Amino acid sequence: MADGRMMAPPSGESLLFLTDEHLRQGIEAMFFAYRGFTADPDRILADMAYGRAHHRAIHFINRAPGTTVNNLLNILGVTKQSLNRVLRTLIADGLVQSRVGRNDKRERHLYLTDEGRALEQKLSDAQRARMRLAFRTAGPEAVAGFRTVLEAMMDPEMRESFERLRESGP
Amino acid sequence: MADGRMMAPPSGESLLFLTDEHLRQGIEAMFFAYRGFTADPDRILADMAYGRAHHRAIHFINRAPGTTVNNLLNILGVTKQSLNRVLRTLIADGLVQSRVGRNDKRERHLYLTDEGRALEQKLSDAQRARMRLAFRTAGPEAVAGFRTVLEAMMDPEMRESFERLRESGP
DNA sequence: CTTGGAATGTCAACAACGCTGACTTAAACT
DNA sequence: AGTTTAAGTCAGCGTTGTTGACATTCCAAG
Repeated sequence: MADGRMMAPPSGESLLFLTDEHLRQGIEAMFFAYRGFTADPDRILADMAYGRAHHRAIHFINRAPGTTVNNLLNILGVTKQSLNRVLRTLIADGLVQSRVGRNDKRERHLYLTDEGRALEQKLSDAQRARMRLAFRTAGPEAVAGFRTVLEAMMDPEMRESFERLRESGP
Repeated sequence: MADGRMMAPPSGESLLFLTDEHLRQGIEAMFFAYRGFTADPDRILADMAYGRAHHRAIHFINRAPGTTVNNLLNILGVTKQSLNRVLRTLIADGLVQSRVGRNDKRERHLYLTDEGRALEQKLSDAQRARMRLAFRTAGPEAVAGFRTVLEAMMDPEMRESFERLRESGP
């Protein structure tokens, strides 16, 4: 089988973590772990009329209150039509509030309502619980490595978004 | 904001990697990294009539040739109707071969054809290239931590599937 | 040998959530 | 005044997930 073929000999220090076999295991680990990552919020959302896209919108509006639609578009990496469909239902259901910009009245600034914040809490509590258990099980050094590899895996623009959110954070 | 609140005081050794803020960063890192993880195969598949579901089926059939439909169902975690739609097109297009089981003739054993293997190569080459760069950038210790955290994040059944694939591997 | 259940496949209908393309409105910039 | 930008909308389409109902095939237990 193609995956079993040998790599070039490791030069100097061990590069065994770069064999096709290790890479394949990394790929499959990503696949299975992401399923777990989304499982808990998905279960909560299944009962409501919402899906993963609503979760993502709510998460990032909570993360950066007052963000514009355009900004959210860039973070989420979807088309405005796709995002708009989600935002429309969230605004209609009273979870998100859209305010016209003060300086630039073309812009809409997005905020969670109390109800929206409540759902965000519920969803992220569930997701954090799993992440917390995984982090606790794995230990600090593993967590640092986890973060390092994930950052290296991002597209450059996504890495910028990620770091912009980090900086504006705590 | 709720995410900024304090945790219980770290007891003894540092548990700072378990603050809500760290957990949130882990969650966002997962989100952005998974986008990168799927970006390259998605680009290749967009030109064809296939999507991510086809990629997953092809990947795991290549990984475990002769696997039954039921086994694949458990690994992928979708309904048989959903998988069947994907398999039907792959079989019709000559990428996958379905053989009736010898012992149990109800079962269908799945294999990639030469053409199927060619596509699998193309897709996993692209995905491995990104993983390889990320692994090389991050270094061996980070990769070990990455794997540890991802495994801890999986649902138990998924972890079993993951490890079963590991064992049958090299 | 018949029957119950398991594995598989298929049809229909539906929902979530991506996409493109075309178009409007309003505001801002030049 | 004319162009560009931000946002919203409508229509339509594709992939991928879901349920529910039903047929077929075949193993295995009574």
